[in-house]
Amino acid sequence: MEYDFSSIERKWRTRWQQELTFRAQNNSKKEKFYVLDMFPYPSGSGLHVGHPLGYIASDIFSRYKRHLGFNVLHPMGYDAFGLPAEQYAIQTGQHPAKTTQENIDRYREQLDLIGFSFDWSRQVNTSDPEFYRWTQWIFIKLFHSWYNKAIEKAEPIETLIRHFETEGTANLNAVADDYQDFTAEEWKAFPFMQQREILLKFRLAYRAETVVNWCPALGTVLANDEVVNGVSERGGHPVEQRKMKQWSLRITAYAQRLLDGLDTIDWTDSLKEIQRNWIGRSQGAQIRFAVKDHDAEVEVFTTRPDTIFGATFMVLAPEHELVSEITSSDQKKEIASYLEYTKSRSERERMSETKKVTGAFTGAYAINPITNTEVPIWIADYVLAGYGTGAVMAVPAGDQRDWDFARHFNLPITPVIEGQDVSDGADERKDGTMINSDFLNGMQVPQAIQTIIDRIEELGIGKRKVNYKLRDAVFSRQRYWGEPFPIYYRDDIPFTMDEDKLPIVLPEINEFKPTEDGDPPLGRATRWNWDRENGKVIENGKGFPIELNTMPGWAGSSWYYLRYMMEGNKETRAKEFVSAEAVSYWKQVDLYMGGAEHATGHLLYFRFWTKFLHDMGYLPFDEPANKLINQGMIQAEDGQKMSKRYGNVVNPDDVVAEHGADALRLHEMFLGPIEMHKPWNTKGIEGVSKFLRKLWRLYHNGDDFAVTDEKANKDELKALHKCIQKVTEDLDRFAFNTPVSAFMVAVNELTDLQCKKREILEPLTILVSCHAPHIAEELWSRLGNEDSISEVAWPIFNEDYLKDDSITYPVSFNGKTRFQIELPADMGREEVGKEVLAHEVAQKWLAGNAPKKVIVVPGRIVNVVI
RNA sequence: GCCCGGGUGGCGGAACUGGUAGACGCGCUGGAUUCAAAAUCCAGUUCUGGCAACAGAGUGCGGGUUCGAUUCCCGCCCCGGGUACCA
Repeated sequence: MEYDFSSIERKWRTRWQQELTFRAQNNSKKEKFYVLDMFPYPSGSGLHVGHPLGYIASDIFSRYKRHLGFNVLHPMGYDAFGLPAEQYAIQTGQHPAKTTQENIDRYREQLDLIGFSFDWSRQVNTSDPEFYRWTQWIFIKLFHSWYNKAIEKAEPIETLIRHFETEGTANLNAVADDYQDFTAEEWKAFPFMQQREILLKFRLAYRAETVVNWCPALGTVLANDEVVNGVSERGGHPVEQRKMKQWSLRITAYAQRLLDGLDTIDWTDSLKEIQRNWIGRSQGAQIRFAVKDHDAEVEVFTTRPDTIFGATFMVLAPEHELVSEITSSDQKKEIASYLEYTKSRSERERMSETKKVTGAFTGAYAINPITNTEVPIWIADYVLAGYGTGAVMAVPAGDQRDWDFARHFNLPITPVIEGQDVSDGADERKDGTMINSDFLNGMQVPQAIQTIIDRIEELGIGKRKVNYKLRDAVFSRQRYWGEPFPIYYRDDIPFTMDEDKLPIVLPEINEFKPTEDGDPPLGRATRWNWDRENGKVIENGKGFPIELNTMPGWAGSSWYYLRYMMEGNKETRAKEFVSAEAVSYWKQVDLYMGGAEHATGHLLYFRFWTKFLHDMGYLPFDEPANKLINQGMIQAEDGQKMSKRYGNVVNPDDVVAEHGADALRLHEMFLGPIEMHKPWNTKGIEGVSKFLRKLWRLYHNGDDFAVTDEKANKDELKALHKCIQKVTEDLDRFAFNTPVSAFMVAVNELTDLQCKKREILEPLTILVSCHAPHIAEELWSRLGNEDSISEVAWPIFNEDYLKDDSITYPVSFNGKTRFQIELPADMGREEVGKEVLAHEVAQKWLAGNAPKKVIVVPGRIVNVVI
């Protein structure tokens, strides 16, 4: 009988499903191992061959770990809320829930065909009320928390209220919006609503007027990571900066911990680097400059306070609050027209025209607090309102942008470091000896920085300061297909709904567009079922108004990995988002597989929520995933991105139908290293198909299964153990491509040896079973085993089988002649440096020409030099 | 611009911490089997010269360290990714 992959695969697919072969147990004595894939967004186009790449690798690893005796959690689910389903709904009127469910069913069919060992009993769906009630619950926790910088930890808001009640804002070290100081007495005297308003400045989930990315085409705001090059990531629509009242999460509170945590986890350097850059820590000083003839101060942030003697002018962002206050009457007109100009420039224009030097003089002067000299204050849009203090001390000698500005407006340029050449550009050197800098003269830059900061702090005109590029994450979307906020308003002050009223179920509406009044789609809902238990209904508009925004796509994915840990029936699962027992058993994800495109989005929020839940005492760890592998993209054969739009999509179903799932799995792994981008090619799949047929034939003679119980000989054992060693070592270092080569070598050698011995073929089957599980299960059962191969112990490697009696080593003599010297087999790595032995051996062969120096290097070669 | 990766046959790619470069697969060439084809099997396949044995060169380019470098160091070129007035 020939190898009939389609019936074999169908048989085992069904068997695994019926017997729940891959169900993980929470109460297990075994050591745990958690392998997670980034769950897919179920799009209408289904899976193409690129999607399963990571799933195949993680599945291989899960199966490998099961063989090693681990209790493996390997779940899958759907990131089901999101824009495309809603855009589709707007066009067709089809409810997103309906299309989403259809897509999920299609995904499941496709995934099942590839033979993954997922524990489907734990499936999550972020758009399922049973799931998002907990997303809402976590939001409530964020709302009722603040960040205590003194202990670097989030705390319940009650501790902040207690602080206010006892000492007001004195001795408070919190991450918060700007606030006015007050005493305990004042706090107690504030009306209730005012207290609530103040607390909002501290909450980790807060609503505030902020500059946000507004996308008119999508009709919603977007987070920074959802905007790429000034256009929306989804759809590529233009985005503008707008001041709007929006929900945000105070991720900036965690900036330092998100940075530090990177050193504790095993992610790729490039991904860590992306996150580091995104967080963008910079260390320097904040310095206040008095404004001449005004009761005002301009505060600047600089990483180079040592260059303060070269600060020949100041620049404020056009949006800076002092601009109108300090502008002199004769400059009013010029400033007004410049403000007009900057407003007219779109974000895109501003970003693409960074070379263009523009600005205007306010007519005001600042007093340099160190030199007491007067410097003019300008405004320009190269200074950003959102970073630092929105103002800079311009040092044209050491900063190219300042230099360009100085040249353009004819402002003085003073070098402050010896040898600084400013004739045709700034000299941005970070070391050297200070000049033109009074008491700093003669110092080296690092020393000057310390000295000047000390002086600034002494004088009380500023302080050491660390800034981050990271911004708080805008959390509301003017959209329908997302989690509703568990929020209602009293006098425009947000209040959370009771936890036991969750979930706040997404109400039915019949059109998915914004309302005529410009409210988000949820404004169309006339009835909100927000009290499930008692079936109470409050009407929108009556009672208290409810938040009409929904949460962004990344809300559910920020914690979904915890939900997989929950076991049990509906009632158990309805009790808590994840049980303490489950979390203390499964802990972090041990291997997380997914695309690097989530570096500044999901992977940051995912870490942020984990740290928050850790602070709240729900999790015994504060990083979600220990090891992360970014699988590369599979492109079309021309190297283009595989997409429905380009019509170059290869459907895995077709590949499975033609070559089988095992061949698809082997081929995807064999294309190259998992992290690399690589084009799909159909040619190579013949190679792995051929391998599978050879493997099958190894166990058969014609139609008959023909495995014997004969004792294996040396050569056969060697072929097997070479394979065990290679595959085990490779899998241990997360290499999924090279084991395929090892299988091929082994099968070729065993075919040459005509080996049909159980002693060899049983372990070989286990080795192959991670990559090609269907054929392995079939051969395993033909070998007379009743249970699934999936948890059979991994073969043990024995080095003895690889040893030869003697090995022949080449020797290069005098760099010219080559000699073959036969060395004893036990002369391996441990012989390093033992020149005498090698000398003797060499001498024996080089009779008479005794070498001066012989060096034996691990395992292999003897070089002889005369 | 800055920060990370990476450059190996006709192609995808091996080579663990410096130790016989090109494993394995694809493709190609020749052969066996076949009436023929498919499938299968065998041999060859880095380049140059040679019928061959063999010799020389060879891991983007130029230097260096080393008995020995794809691997380590310095300079340059090219490709991919991230980021972009972040003071």
